[in-house]
Order: sequence, then structure tokens, then C-alpha cells
Amino acid sequence: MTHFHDAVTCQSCAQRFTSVFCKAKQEFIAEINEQKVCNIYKKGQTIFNEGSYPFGVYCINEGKVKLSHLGDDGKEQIIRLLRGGDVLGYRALLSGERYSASAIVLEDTQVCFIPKELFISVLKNDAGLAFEMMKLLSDELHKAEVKLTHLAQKPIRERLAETLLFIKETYGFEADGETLSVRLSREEIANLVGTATESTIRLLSEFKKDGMVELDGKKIKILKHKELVRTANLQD
Amino acid sequence: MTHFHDAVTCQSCAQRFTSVFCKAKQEFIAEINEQKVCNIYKKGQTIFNEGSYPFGVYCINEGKVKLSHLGDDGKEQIIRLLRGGDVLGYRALLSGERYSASAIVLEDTQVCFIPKELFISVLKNDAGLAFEMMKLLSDELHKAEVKLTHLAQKPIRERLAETLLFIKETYGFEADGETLSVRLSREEIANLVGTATESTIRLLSEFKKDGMVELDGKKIKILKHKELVRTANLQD
DNA sequence: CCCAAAACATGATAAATATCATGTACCTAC
DNA sequence: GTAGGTACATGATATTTATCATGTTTTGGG
Repeated sequence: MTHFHDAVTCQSCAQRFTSVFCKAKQEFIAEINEQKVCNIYKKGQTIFNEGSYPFGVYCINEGKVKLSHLGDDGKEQIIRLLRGGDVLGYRALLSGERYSASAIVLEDTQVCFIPKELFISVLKNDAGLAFEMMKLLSDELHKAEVKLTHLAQKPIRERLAETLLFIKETYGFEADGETLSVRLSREEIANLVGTATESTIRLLSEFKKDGMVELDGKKIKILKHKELVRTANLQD
Repeated sequence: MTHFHDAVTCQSCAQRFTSVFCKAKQEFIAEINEQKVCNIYKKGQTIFNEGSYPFGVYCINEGKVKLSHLGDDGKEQIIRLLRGGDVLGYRALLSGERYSASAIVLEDTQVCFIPKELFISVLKNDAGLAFEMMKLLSDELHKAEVKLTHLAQKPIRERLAETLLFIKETYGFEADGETLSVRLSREEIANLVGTATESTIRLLSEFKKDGMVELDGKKIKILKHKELVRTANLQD
């Protein structure tokens, strides 16, 4: 967990136009820049843990993070995938609760911590930021509700196809234009789909047999995007 | 759809201390009171439909409403249950999208419509309301994420028990202290649980055989609350 | 480089759940 | 009140999905 505070400023951050802070006033951005504490997390490290109290929010400068929830029987459910420009930890903070999910780094990630008091006070004094925050929450709520419906109604074959497309939307491809730009274990994919690991492995093999994907360890290439969309059977 | 505009004011509304507007400034409440349009919807009527554009938000004065989402194959998924004091339609409005769910009245309900422009402008000028709104969105997001995890990981027996407890939390009991204060069809309960109607009917019969509930048409009595909690197997 | 542990893969089987089929009860409109 | 439609109930069956078992491959640490 290396610091990189001095290296970056919020005013020059690559994410400044796309993150939820894009509409915030410069004076507040300057204040956030002053108080932020930046760190680098290595793959597998935990940014925060389910059950602990939030002391602020985390803004991802660069990297990939999973937000996951432990089910009653200890099985992981991956709730969200995050990338540069995304903000983490606001849900628990706004609800005034402990974290209901853990944030675990998928690959080396630079994160800036913003203290709770500052975040809340900026939120209360900057209507632009507040409005963007509401939009963000609304969008997340929408995604969660759609996922809920699909989980209840769609077979796992469709859900796995949809999940692969979702990963592509979130992290995109590598330079070759077809390899998903993230390494997830089969178990993690299963925990994203909401199914048993073996089922995911089996279906991925089928997708490979059908020529839709190519598998090379944790590298996944999307060969037939259209057919994958058809398999996902999306309407909405 | 009868008007009842003149009968109620926001300043005297029974929900004024508990709704999301509880922290809003009086001047804005007065403005909302001026512009609101109140209606009574009868059981089965639709307040708004999935796919149409939001023109404002709806504040429930009294009554019961379901928010449901049509899956790709046309199967209903009930996303939320709403009661007096709840606000409807903010999700689509804040995201700037069409409604992703329909609001259908479960029993005669009084609703006040607040025009989009007014709602947005109050939201931008009243930090208290904005903050309450963020809390509301965060809470809904949390509920959705927990439901997601349970849907992915818990068997339907546990989910049905949890759903019955959820209905109880939302609408409470009738005067006898044990009959759920809402009439839902078996199909609606199934669409809340996320399962086939027959499975829900079968399990309700089992719950009855086990003495946990009593069934009399759409009247459902919770006889053994503790055992129902145990059956739901809740940890979080 | 090698070893042990973890991850991956696949077959066999079991369990959970959905679907189909049929009969009954119950509204509700006439 | 009764006919016809809908909701409820329940059994039989089919399908989906999970679990268990076993072998193989990959990976990371010494």
C-alpha cells in the first residue's frame, strides 16, 4: 500500500471529467485535493471490509475493484465491478450503516480516500455534486433491479452470456480488440452470475465449443459478439 | 381517478414527518402544495407504465402500491411494495430515463403528483431534501443488493418465508395482530419471491401444514412468527 | 525447478424447481 | 342464482441446476 499523494492532484486527475465529481465546484475540488489520502493497493488486497464502519469514500484513479457481499452461508456474491473514475463506499456512508460489502482489488489499483466529514459537507454545499450523486445512485439502483429480474427469470446460460457482455462493457478489450481486459477466476465469474462454479465452467466450455469465446486460462476472448448477445437474449 | 386536491395540504399531510420531504424547507413545501395534483386510484389501476416518460414524482398519501418490472418473457417481477409516505417515480426521473417499472395500485390509494420541473428545482435548492433523497436511494440500493444475494443463494422456501416477513414489515397486521394487512394473489407473492406460482402455492400449503401460517383465500395469518424467521434463515 | 495447493475440467448423480395436467373453489357479471 | 372465467390446489413429470467425485492443469513459493 504505497502512497502516491504528491504525484496526482484532483485538478489534473485523468478522471476529473467523467467521475461523479465532474460537476463539483473548483473550490470544493481544491479542498478535497488537500485532504485526500492516496494509496496503491496490490491485487487481492482489501480496501474495506463488510461489517466495518465507513470513514469516508474512495475514488479510484486507476485500476479494477470488485464489490462483494457474503451470503449467509459464506458464499460470495459480486455486486459491482469498478474501474477508474468510480467511487466506492458511498452507499454505507449515506445510509449511515456499516459496509454491507467488501471492496477487493482485482489488479493493482490507485485509490484516493476522501474523509467522511469533508465528503458530506461538500455534498451538502454543492448542489451539482449532490445531483450527480443522486444520478449515480439512481443508475445503480436501476442496474440492481434489472439484475434482480434477470436472476429471478433467466436461465444461467443467458445470465452467463450477459455477464460476459457486462464485463466487456465495464473493462473493455485489450489491444487485440477481443480479449477481455480483466483476469477473473471461474469462481468469480460464477459469483457474478449467481451460480455454482462448476456450472459456469461447464457453460464456458460450451461457449468455447460453439466458437463464441476462446479460453486460455483466465484470458477470455469474445469471438462472436453478436451470437453472445443473442445467447444473452436481452430485451431491455 | 377522483381529485382530492382541496381536501389535503402538504403542511397538514399525515406523512409530513416521515416522508422524504420531512427535512425540506417550508417555503418549498408550500410551493409543492400549490402545484401538486392529487388523485385517488382504485385497486388495479395504473399510476404509471413501464416505458413511458416521467413527468414528475408521486407521493402516496394513503394506500398500497406495487412497483413491477416486466421480464423479457413478459413475466412480472415485483421490485418494491409502497405505502403511505413513500414516493414513486424518482428513479427514472433522476436517471433521465423512461420508467423501468409500472406502478399498480393494490388497494384504493391517494396520490399527489409533483411536476418534474418543480421537484428537480426544489432538489437543487434544498440540501436537506437532497440529502434525504440520497439516503432513500442508498437504502433502496442496499435492499436491492441484499435481495440479489438472497435470490442467487437461497432456496425458495427461505425466500418465501423472508417475503412474508417483508410484507409484514411493509404493511403490518390488521386489528387482530396476525392477519397481513394486504391482499395479494399467489401469483403476486410468487413474483415477489421470484419463483413459479405453483411453487409458491405448494410451499404456502406446507407452511400451513406446519402451523406457521393460516390461509383463508388471500388472507394470510402469521401464526408462528419466530418459526417463520427461523425458516427464512436470515443472518444479515 | 519442483512441489503443493489451488484452480480448472468433466462425468455421474442428486436435488431443487418448473412445467404440465387436472380438478376444485371462488368470484363476478348478467 | 347461475354460468363462465379466474384463482387456487395438488399430483405427475420434466428440466434445470447443484453437488459430489475424480483427474488434470496451472500457479506461486521456496
